[in-house]
Amino acid sequence: MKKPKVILDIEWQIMGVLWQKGIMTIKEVWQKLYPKGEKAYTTIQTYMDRMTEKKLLYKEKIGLVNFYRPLIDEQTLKKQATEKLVSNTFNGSFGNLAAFLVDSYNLSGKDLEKIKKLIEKKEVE
Amino acid sequence: MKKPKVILDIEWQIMGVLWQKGIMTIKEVWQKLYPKGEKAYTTIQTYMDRMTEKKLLYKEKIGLVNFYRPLIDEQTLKKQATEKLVSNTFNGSFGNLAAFLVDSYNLSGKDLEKIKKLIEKKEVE
DNA sequence: ATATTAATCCTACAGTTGTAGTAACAAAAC
DNA sequence: GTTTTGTTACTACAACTGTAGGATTAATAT
Repeated sequence: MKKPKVILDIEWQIMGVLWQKGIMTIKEVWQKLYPKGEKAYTTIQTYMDRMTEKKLLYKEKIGLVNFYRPLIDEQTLKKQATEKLVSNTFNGSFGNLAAFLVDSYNLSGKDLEKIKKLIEKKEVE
Repeated sequence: MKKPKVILDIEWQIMGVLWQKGIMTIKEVWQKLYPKGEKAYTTIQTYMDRMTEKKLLYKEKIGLVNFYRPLIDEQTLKKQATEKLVSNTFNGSFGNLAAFLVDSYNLSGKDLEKIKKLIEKKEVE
C-alpha cells in the first residue's frame, strides 16, 4: 500500500470547498475560506500548488487563469484519515473508536437513532 | 483553549508504551518499540526530549539515568485527536463520524452489539 | 502606446519533523 | 589508574510546513 498522503489542516479546508464546487480558481478558494483576508492570497496559492505536486489536485489553465479540481474523492480521504486515527489512537480497532464516541460525547438523540438504525441494518446483512 | 498539542505518529507509540508502564527510560521505550533496531536509539532520544519540551512527558534523573513519564492521560489525548479528525473531516459532527464508521467498516457483530448497548444506555439517561 | 490591474510564477525564510552521529561523562572492569 | 561500556548531551542536516513578498506577464482602461 502506498504511503497514504498526509493531509494538513488547511488542505482539508481546501479539499472541502473543492469537493463542493468541483473546480475553482485560487481566488475563489481563498475568498471562500478567508473572506476577511485572514491569510494572504499567495499562501493559499502555495498550498494549492504543493497539493498539485502531491497529486491531491489537478491544475489546468483555462485562458489566463488556473483552475484546480480534486483528484481524490471525499470518501477515500475520509477513510484514510479515519484509519490513521484508529491505528494511532485506538489500537487499530474501529469498534473501540465507535464505542469511545458513543460513550464520550453527547451525541444527539437523532444521531444515536441514526446509528442504531445503521447497526441494525448491518446486523441483518 | 490552548492550541491542542499535535501528536506525531511516533509520539503516539511512545505515549502508548508509557501509558502502559507509567515510567520508563529511553532505552526501555526504544527496545519495546523497535526490538530490531529499526530506528536509532538517539532518534527515540530526540523524540522523547522534544516531547519533554512540549510538556507531553516529564523527565527526571534517578541516579545516572533519565526516566520519563507521561504528563497527559490517555483519555484526554484521545479526545483531542478525535476532535481534530471530526472537525477537519466530518464537519464537526461526531454523529457523522459514528455513522461513517458503522456504515463504512465491517465492525464485528460483537462491536455492533457493544455500541448498541452503549447507545441504549445513553438514550435512557 | 502607456499606465493600471489581475493573476501567475518564483523565491525566501523561519519553524517543525525525521533521523542520527559524535562528544562527554561516569561507572565498571581490568 | 587506564580502558571499556552504557548513557546522556549536544549538534547536524535535509525535508516539509506555514506564511508571504516581489517579479513577471498579460489584459484593460485611458
